[in-house]
Amino acid sequence: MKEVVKIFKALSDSNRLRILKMLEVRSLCVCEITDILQLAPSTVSKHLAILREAGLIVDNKDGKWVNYALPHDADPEHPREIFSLVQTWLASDKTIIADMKAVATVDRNLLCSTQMR
Amino acid sequence: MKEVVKIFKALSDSNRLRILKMLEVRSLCVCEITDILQLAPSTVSKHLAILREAGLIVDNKDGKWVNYALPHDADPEHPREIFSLVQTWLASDKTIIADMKAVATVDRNLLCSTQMR
DNA sequence: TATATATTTCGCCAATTAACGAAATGAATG
DNA sequence: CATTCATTTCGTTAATTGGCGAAATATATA
Repeated sequence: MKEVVKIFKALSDSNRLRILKMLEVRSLCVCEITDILQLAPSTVSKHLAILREAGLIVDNKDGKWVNYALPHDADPEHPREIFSLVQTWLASDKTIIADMKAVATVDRNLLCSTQMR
Repeated sequence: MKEVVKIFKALSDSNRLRILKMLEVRSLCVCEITDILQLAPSTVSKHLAILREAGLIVDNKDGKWVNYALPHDADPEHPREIFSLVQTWLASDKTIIADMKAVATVDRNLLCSTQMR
């Protein structure tokens, strides 16, 4: 039961739902998510940890970035079933639609660095 | 999104999950749930209010009792889809199995009254 | 009508949580 | 190897939550 509670707790925050929906579009690094949600990086990192510990997302290191993504089809048991619900339930939400559009245009190379390259 | 968050929040407490599973067996009054969960009546009442406000249960007055039940198939949009998940996810949980067994034997007429009849 | 009973509301307390900024960590680059 | 930059961890604060008991409400029964 504890694991199920953990999953529902992870899902019961609007910022974390927004993150899950953004990851439907593509995997994202912390700074890209931070830019879209307009939260402190430490706050976003904590949200991502909660989602990861619930098994709802996975992380891969890519140089100095950490990419977060939805787990592959084979990986988790429970999360897969919840995703189809979340997908349809939030499909018409205005914030979600705007987020998913933002994901398409956000660029970590322009965002995260304050310096030119 | 607020409604979805409310549903997940309602589901993210083990006592509320236990209540939902007990209601799979049959509808129950507050004092029966109170007896099985071993919580104060006011606490149980609050949990039931949270589940009701999320659309996950319905209540019917029956004399001095209030019967709580899972909504009929036609009623809610989101909850119906979540129920099938919750049903399978918690089917093998020890506490849940014990609860559902307790529901079968609990009797409001013996429970709620301190007086003989 | 008065009393008993089932439930809800209210006020309180302890524990949890979401947010932040500051400091620590880890990986690339000059 | 020092610096830069992305991310995480830590400590703090304000808000929320789960629990209780006491009081209020509503319904049946004496």
